[in-house]
Amino acid sequence: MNKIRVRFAPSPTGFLHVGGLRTALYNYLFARKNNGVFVLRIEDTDRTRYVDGAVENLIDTLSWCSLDFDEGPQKGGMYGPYIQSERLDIYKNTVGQLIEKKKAYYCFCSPESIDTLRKDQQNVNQQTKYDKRCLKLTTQDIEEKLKSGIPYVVRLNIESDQTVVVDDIIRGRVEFDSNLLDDQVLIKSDGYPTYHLANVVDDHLMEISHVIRGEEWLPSTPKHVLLYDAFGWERPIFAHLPLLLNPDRSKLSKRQGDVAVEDYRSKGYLKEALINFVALLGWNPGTEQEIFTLSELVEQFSIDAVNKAGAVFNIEKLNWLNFEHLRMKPDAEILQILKEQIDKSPPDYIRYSDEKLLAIIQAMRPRMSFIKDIFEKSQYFFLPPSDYDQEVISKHWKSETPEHLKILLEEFSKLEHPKKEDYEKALHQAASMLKIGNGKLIHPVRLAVSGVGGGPGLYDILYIIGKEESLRRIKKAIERIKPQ
RNA sequence: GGCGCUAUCGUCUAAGGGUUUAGGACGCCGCCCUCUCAAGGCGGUAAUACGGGUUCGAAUCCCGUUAGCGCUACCA
Repeated sequence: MNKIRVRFAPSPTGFLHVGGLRTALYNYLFARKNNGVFVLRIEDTDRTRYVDGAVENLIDTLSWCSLDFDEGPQKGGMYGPYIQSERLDIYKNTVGQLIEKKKAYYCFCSPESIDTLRKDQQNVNQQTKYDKRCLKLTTQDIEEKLKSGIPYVVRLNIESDQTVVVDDIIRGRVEFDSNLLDDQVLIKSDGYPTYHLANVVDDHLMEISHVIRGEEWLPSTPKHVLLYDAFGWERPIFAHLPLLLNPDRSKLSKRQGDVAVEDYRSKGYLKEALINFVALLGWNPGTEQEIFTLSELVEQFSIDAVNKAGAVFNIEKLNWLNFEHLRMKPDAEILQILKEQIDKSPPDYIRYSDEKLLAIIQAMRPRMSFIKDIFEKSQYFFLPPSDYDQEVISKHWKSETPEHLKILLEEFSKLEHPKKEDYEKALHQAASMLKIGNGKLIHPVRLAVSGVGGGPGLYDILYIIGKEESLRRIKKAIERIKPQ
C-alpha cells in the first residue's frame, strides 16, 4: 500500500478561516492516525488576491493550533517548492504534454468576447460554456498568433458525451455529464496556472494519496478527474467535507460573526477548545465523549465517519468547551497567562503576589470560561468598587447595617495576618455579639468590598484583597451607601 | 436557469431495517446544595421536512416533492 500523504492547500488571501482550520485539522488527524505525511502547500496563483504576510500568518496560526506539518514552506521537504508561484515552470511544462496530446489547446479569444458569448447563452437560458472556437485553429494560425503576441489562455479539451464518475469517501459515487462541463482554463493569460491545473499537477507530483477538502470543490472535481486521466496519472482518493455554516445556514462568512482563527485567539479562546469544537463539526466517534485533546482526536478520528450535511458554527458550545478546557489547565499555566495580562493592565490595578493570584484563580475557576473573565467578572480584586449594585443595596443594606459593620470592623481590626478562616471566625463572633444571623453581615460586607452581589466565597475575597484593603472598603461603603 | 450536494430536538449529533415510548451534548427551564453568583448533582423541554413505495417491520432502502446550500470566472 502506498504511503498516505495529505495536504492542506490554502490560498494566502488573508487570515486562516475556521472552515480552513477544520479542513486542516481533518487532514492532520487523518495523516497522524495513519502514519502519513501532512503537507502544507500555498496556492497563490491569483496574483490579484495576494495579501502580504498572509503566508507567515497562516503558518503562525497553524502552529498556534499545534497542527504541525511535515513538509511545506519554511520547513522544506522532498517535493518542494511548496509555494505554487515558485513552480510556474512545472505547470508550463506539464501543460505542454497536454497540448501535444490534443487534450488541451490554445485559446486566443478575448475576455470580452467570452463574456458576450456567456451573456448570449444566458439570455436564451442555455448552459454557459465556451464554444471550442479556438480548437478549430490550424497549427499555422496558432504559430502566427503566438508570434504576434496575442494574449492567450490554455484550455482543457473536454470530450462530449462522457459520464464522469467521482468516487468520494464521504459522498459515495457521484456522476457528472461531460456535456455540461466547460473547457476549463488551465493557464491564464498572465502565464499563471488556474487552481484546477496547479492543484492537480501538484497533488500528483507531491504524491498526495487523499484529497480532503471542502464541499465547494465537489462540482469541479470532474474537471480534476478528467485532468488526471488526460495526463495518464492515477487519481487520488477524494473526500469532500461538509461546509461550515452561519446560523442562517449559508456558507460561513464574515458579516455574521468572527471567521478568522485569529479573532478567536485574540478573544481568549483556547486552541484546545477551538480544535475540539471544529473537530465535532461534522464528525464524532459515536461514543458519548464530548471533550477531546488533540491526541485523543488523532486516536479516534476516522474519515469514513465524517457527516455529509453542513454544520452550523454555534458559539455557545464553543464557549462551554472553552470552560471545560480551561478547567483542565493546571494553575501554573493559567498563572503565567494571567501575569502577562496583568502586565498590560492599568497602573492603578492592585499587584498581587503569585500566591494571591493563585488564590484568585482557584476562586474563579468554576466562574470563568475565559482567563480574561478574572478581570471582567471580578474586577474588584484589582480595583475598589466605584459604585454599588442598587438591587443588592435595597435587599441587604438596612438602616442598622452601618452599626453592625462598625462592630465587625472592630473584630477584623484585631486580626493579625488573617487567613480566610480567621475572617470567618471574626465574622461569626461579631454576629453572635450582635445576636444576628451571619447573613446580615455577609451580604453587606460582600457588597462593600466588591460592589456586587455575586462572586466567590466572601472569605476568599477578604483574604485575597487583604485586611487593610478590606477595612478601607468597608469604611468607605459605610460612608457612601445610604441605608434603605 | 443548469448541475451537484444535503435533510433527526433551536444548535452539534447517536441509532444505518426490528434491541427506539429515537440516545447524548450545548442552550433553556425547574429542584437540590448554598453567604451570593457560579460550579456540581438530579429532573424537565424539544426532532426523524412532506408524499408515495419496498418490507411482516422504515429515522434507516428506493422514487418523487419541497426546502436549504454549493458550484456555474483567465477566484480559490
